[in-house]
Amino acid sequence: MQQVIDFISGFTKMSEDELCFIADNLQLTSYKKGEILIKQGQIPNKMGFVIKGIVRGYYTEENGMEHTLGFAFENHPLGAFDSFTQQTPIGYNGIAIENTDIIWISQSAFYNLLETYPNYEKVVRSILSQYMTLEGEKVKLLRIISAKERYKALLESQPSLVHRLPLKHIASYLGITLETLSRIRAQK
Amino acid sequence: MQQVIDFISGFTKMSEDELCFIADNLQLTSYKKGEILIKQGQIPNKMGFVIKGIVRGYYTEENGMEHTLGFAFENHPLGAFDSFTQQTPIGYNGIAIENTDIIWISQSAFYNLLETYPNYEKVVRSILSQYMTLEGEKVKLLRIISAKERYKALLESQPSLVHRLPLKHIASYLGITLETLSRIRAQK
DNA sequence: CTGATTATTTGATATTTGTCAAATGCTATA
DNA sequence: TATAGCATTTGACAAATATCAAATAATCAG
Repeated sequence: MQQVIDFISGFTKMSEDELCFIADNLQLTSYKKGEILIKQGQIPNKMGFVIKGIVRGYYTEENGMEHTLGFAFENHPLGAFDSFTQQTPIGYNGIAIENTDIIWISQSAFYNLLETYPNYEKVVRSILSQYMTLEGEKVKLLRIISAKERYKALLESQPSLVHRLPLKHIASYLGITLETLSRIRAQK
Repeated sequence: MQQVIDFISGFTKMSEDELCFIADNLQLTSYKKGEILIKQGQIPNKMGFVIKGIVRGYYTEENGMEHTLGFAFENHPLGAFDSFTQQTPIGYNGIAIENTDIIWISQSAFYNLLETYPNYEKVVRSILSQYMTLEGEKVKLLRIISAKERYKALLESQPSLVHRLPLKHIASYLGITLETLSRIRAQK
């Protein structure tokens, strides 16, 4: 729980009241490696925060081809904010690729929080804003044409990701085959 | 101006007061085809809404390779919300690819609006939420491996985009050369 | 510790897409 | 309407990457 408090404290000073609210309204769930957190098409009723482990987001094309859209690591928020707020089906699956602990906030608690402590509007805006920056960087990374440069850019910008994940997930994230990725790594 | 009002009205019922605020605090700027609206590295001090025309977002790799990140069409919001709120340099250029009219809201007016009419917090959240959905679809589109399928998906999801833009911009957006795109179109 | 499973590497070849070059078509304007 | 400047198409070839197959290497459960 401390990790959530630290995370939020990065955006706003938290009062006693707010700490109590957090303690009362968030709940921890543990997932085993390989467990599915949410399936494409479901409507999310909570937003999360990764305490421990890694969650991988991916979807499957009609032809069966699987694409990794991203990862959520420790101390990062988790969830499809758009589907959550619009109550629309989520466009990808979430799976724990290690044993993973998540702290969740339910929809009602989320809106409750915003009503009770209006300055959390700013917190939410800040989190979304940071999320958009990361998404923008991701898109720019994926635009790099050559697989080798793309890998090098990822290695530079997110070494932890490269070091912690099996090749197949990195390759899927980069949009290349794992054989190609293996050859790229062998090169230099 | 009516277009902005219609747009906002899609999210919240607008009072007389709010209409006045809008009228007083937004300003229209016209750009000629080819004119730069913002350059990579600048810090944006306003958010916009496209009244007429199209704006293209693009950036240039060190090696000179240019990548189109997206387009803003009529009746769509425009601007890097993350850079705007965090006051960080924007990661791409914005250029008018037709004669274009934009309605801008300044930073001060934006925060003023949120303070004066707190229910605009929800409007902003909704706009961001929709934006995230579109970004998500964009990323999924770009993950499609084969250029042909990628083009077909774009044609299906955004025919207007395909029909209104020159090949070079569509190709750049899809991450392929215009020759390849030309051949794909010739195929079927 | 050992076998089973999974991850990674390597090889041969096929496909896709890019690159360079040139021809053709289209459009706005003087 | 003629022309300059773009936009698009087409061709020949090169380069990057995928695919299929198999060999090693690493890891994990019992």
